[in-house]
Amino acid sequence: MTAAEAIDLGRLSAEPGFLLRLAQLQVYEDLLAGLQPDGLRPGAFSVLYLVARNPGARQGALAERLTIKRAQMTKLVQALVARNLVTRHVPQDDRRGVQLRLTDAGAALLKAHKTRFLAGDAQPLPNLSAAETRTLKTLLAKLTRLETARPLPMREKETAS
Amino acid sequence: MTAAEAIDLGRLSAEPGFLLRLAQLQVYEDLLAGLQPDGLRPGAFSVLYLVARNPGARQGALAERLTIKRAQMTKLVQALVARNLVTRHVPQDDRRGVQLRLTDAGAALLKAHKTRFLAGDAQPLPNLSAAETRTLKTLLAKLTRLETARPLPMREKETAS
DNA sequence: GCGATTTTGTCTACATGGAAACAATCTTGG
DNA sequence: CCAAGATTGTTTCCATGTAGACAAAATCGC
Repeated sequence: MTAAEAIDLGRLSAEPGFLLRLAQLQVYEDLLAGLQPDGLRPGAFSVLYLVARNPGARQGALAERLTIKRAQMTKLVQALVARNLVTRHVPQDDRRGVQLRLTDAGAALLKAHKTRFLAGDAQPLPNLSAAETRTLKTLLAKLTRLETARPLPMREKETAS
Repeated sequence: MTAAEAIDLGRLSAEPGFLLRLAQLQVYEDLLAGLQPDGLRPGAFSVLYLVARNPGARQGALAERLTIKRAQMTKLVQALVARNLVTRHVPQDDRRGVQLRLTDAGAALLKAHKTRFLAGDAQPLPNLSAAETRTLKTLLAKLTRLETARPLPMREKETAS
């Protein structure tokens, strides 16, 4: 192990892209450590979760919100339909789109895996204090222009960008 | 676009994994925006950079330090050798390992692309102030237990972990 | 020394994700 | 109406990354 630690990273250790990659790998490592053979992966979980909160939403809109490509969403949805976790419905007023809804099995599986994928809001990250974790999340949200789930964040028309 | 923004993210917007994924995509988006057809991708660049700073290091050690799998490192090195950017050398005292060195072409290409991949240390991230960027990077380094390139960080034997 | 284990790099599948072309549907301009 | 363009989802192909078996070489235990 010492051979690797002797490698000089140089300015790479201060690169945001490199730091973010390391951080993401570490966070996901803990998450993916104990995956059941029924295997609900993060992507599939997030789709189930959003479908539950937004029943009837079109899959393209979900894809855009999750920042995944529509092609990838197609694959995810096909897998979820094959496992009878969601149903597809083509609305009459626009037969291009596809609306998604949870099946009972999908709702049950979502509930069963919620605690695994949604760490408590106050759960501190490894090596960080609770305050540092909060600061980090706030900065990441600001960087990505994501509306943080604040305790009443003014429902005004944010003329973003 | 408004269709996607109407999607309620729920607690997903406070998930470290989701935030880190969004942040990484955003940072890499800027980076990958204008890639030459000669195409030096981030992975290949980081290998070149580390080989330059650590001439003669074994490729497995580089892989471990970059947190990529040895199999992946094999592919990267093969591509770099095929482009005549690095040379492989099997040391006499341990003929399992492979030492890497830059060719002149590799050194030239590295120099040409350095500014693209290594943003200035003080370069603030989008939507963040310089101070916020510094805080974010410090927290990410602490989270990943990465030794930050500080202005003289005590060369003691850190009994890490 | 010599067999068993470990280390190092490679190879072969396989999974994941992106790019671009495509078909179906809707919208727009005349 | 209807042809041209835009939107939505799908498909195909390719790049990237992982998992596990494997071969060569070193090390360890006796």
